Amino acid sequence: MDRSQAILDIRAFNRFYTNVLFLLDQSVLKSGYSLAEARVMYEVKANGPCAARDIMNRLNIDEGYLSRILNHFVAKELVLKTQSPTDKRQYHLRLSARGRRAYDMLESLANQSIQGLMSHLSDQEVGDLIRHMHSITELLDHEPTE
Amino acid sequence: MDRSQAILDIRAFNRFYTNVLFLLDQSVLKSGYSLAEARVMYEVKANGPCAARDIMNRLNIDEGYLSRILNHFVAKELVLKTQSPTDKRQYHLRLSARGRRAYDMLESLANQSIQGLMSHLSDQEVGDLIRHMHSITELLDHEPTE
DNA sequence: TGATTATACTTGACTGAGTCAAGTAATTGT
DNA sequence: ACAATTACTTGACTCAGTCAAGTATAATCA
Repeated sequence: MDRSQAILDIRAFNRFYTNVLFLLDQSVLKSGYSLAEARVMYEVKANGPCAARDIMNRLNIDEGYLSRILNHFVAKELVLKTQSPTDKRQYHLRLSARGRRAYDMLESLANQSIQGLMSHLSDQEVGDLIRHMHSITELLDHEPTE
Repeated sequence: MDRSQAILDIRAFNRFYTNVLFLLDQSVLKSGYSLAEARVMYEVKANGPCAARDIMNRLNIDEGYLSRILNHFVAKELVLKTQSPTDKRQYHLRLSARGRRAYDMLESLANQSIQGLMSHLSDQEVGDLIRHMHSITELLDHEPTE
């Protein structure tokens, strides 16, 4: 079986899609938050009141780095941090009202850039695009190695 | 037209594919070269004897950063640099034999990691995967904005 | 021609993301 | 109670990448 052409094709797609992702990231970066910060904010938003440890387990991020990002958010009053009564080593993290606004802004920037990506596509084409994406995900998303 | 679900789907795919690219990059990074270095080496290899300026135009890379990467390669004897006789501001860059070996090694690492990606797919599935990738590229790869 | 402007590359100084390891305090297990 | 583990913090650091000034050469044009 000759997969060498497949390798070239996949690498070409990877180069192409790296550029797509890069462009989309640029728009989010304009918000003033780094990608790491945006991811952390998303996790705090999504996982309700949670501990730093929970975020660490989801994201692939250094413990110290995360600690600094969170405390930076606390200083900017985007995240509220209260010591857990049941385990005083941990803190409950959640977005403040201001944090939710910041998150919504990030969310909206991300959505806008995706919309831009689709702007020259018909509804039919958008449907096709998403079906192709689903198919790729299904093909490549196998379990951690059995 | 409701594109809000499409936005969510595309973002989900982006998160997924970011991870795929991250994993593939890891294997190349194990070579000891940074991604920037690998890209520069590729350009020197691909564009025969060329000037730093040519690489700058292809890659999106800082002039000073590129200069350092190239001189680092020269110091490691991976790249040969000779002053252009027709324009003494420029230098002709090309890979040395050692540089070609380093490049082949990088190339082989990249190919291996792609093979790993395909390892659990049938030939049929690999064909499908590539068709989906082509389709996505065609849908999204429009001219710079008319 | 000679003066100005532009180009190719270099270099030093810097920023900021991310890493590492040691330290503190609280918890768990024996 | 004591040892080992866990959650978070902090300081010191590395390294990728940026910025701007500097040098040498080439192109432009009055």
